[in-house]
Amino acid sequence: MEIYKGEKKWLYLQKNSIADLFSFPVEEFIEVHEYQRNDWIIQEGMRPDFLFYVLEGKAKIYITHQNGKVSLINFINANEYIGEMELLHDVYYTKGIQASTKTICFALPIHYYRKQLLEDAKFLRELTKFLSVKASVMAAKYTQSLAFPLENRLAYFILQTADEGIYKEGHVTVCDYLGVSYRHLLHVLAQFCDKGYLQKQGRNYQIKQYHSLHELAEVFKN
Amino acid sequence: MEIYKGEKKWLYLQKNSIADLFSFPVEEFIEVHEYQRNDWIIQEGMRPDFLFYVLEGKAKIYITHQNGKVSLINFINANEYIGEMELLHDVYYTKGIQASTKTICFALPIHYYRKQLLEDAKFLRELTKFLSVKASVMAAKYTQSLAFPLENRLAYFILQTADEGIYKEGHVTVCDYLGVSYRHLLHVLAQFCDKGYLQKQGRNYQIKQYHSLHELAEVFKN
DNA sequence: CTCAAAATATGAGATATCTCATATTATTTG
DNA sequence: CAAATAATATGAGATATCTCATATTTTGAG
Repeated sequence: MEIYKGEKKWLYLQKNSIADLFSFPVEEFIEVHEYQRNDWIIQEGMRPDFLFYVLEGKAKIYITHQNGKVSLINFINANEYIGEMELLHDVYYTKGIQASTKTICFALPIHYYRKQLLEDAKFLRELTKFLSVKASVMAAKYTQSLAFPLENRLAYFILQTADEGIYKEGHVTVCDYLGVSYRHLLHVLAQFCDKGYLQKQGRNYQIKQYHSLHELAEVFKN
Repeated sequence: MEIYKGEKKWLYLQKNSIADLFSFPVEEFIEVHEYQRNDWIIQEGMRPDFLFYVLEGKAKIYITHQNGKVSLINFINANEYIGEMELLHDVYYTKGIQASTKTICFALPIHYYRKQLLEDAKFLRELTKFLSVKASVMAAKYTQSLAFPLENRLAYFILQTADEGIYKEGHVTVCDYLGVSYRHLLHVLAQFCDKGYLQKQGRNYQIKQYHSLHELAEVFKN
């Protein structure tokens, strides 16, 4: 992890107008952090000292269950918050956050700014919108995971993440994300190939029948 | 649905200090609504005109999927908001909300108060806390539903809802809530009886071995 | 009070998903 | 660069869960 200083820091403070996020000055103690792929931004179970706001990059929220299973709860992208739960609640089980690409974020020391943040309507309004989307997305994922088999959820995921017709996500991550075993994921991928929806290319898969995948994914329309 | 007027309305406005919820006067247009068990407070797909704040009672959030399956997303209890998604977002697929006991709530016409609400730090702070808990609960339910079989989730649910050692929830509601088929729910309940954890009493079940249920539910500790 | 609708109940067979075992191939790190 | 670690891959058998069929009982509306 690198903390930007001087020139480099001011560059980010200017480029991303913090005036849209907070209505009080935060320049004094705000930091700009850079994390590399696979760095842990927050370790599971360890309360963070900062409220983060992601400027660039992509990260993953993980939780480990008592049976050892690991769930990838969701991805975090630019313009999203990290550590807001700890800002709002004194008692909270902290999830692990891992950068999945190089990730740059604002880091506000909670210690200094907590009180002001909780009285700032501009900040609260943004956070409220962020949280409402988060709650709504989680609710959708929850009910969909119970209502539809992997076939449908995987088709949707493939369409979402494929790049120029090529699906190339790592299986392990996808298992954690879709909440199924490695074995089963490979099984359904193999079915998709058998049916001609996909064609394997090394360790990637090329989409051959968009319409079939769309048909499977369609059940999530809302 | 009944809208309280005069005396009855003022009673509720006094008893539940709205001054804790909003920092501007809402007396003029706020209403107090009473819904009976099974009344729909909001119909699925129909944008509501009000932001609700539940004072008494209990309600259920439902969504219907394209395959006809119905999910009971969660319960709503006193001191929670309903319709906040529609307040925050112009475009949103509205879930159905059904009272499961007599339910009394404040109803603020969004049309009149939207702008003020979104600038009121007190209101936003409360809503933020509510939404953060909601997001967090949904995330937990999501990952738990994928990581553990019904056995564990049902044990937890029974312990949560049993009243003086007697579990008496309707099966249909529980299926929608836990996201399993009616058949499977009955199957696992029968297993619990076979193992001596529960004993059937008419259509209720008496808890016979708390420790066994606790053991199953323990995996959700956090 | 009556009838229709909803909820409860149970069986049998199908399918989705998991566990475990084992090999091979990448990737990371000292 | 080598060894350790993580990711990919596949088979076989177990289990969790679903679908459908059907019967009985309870509940709600008129």
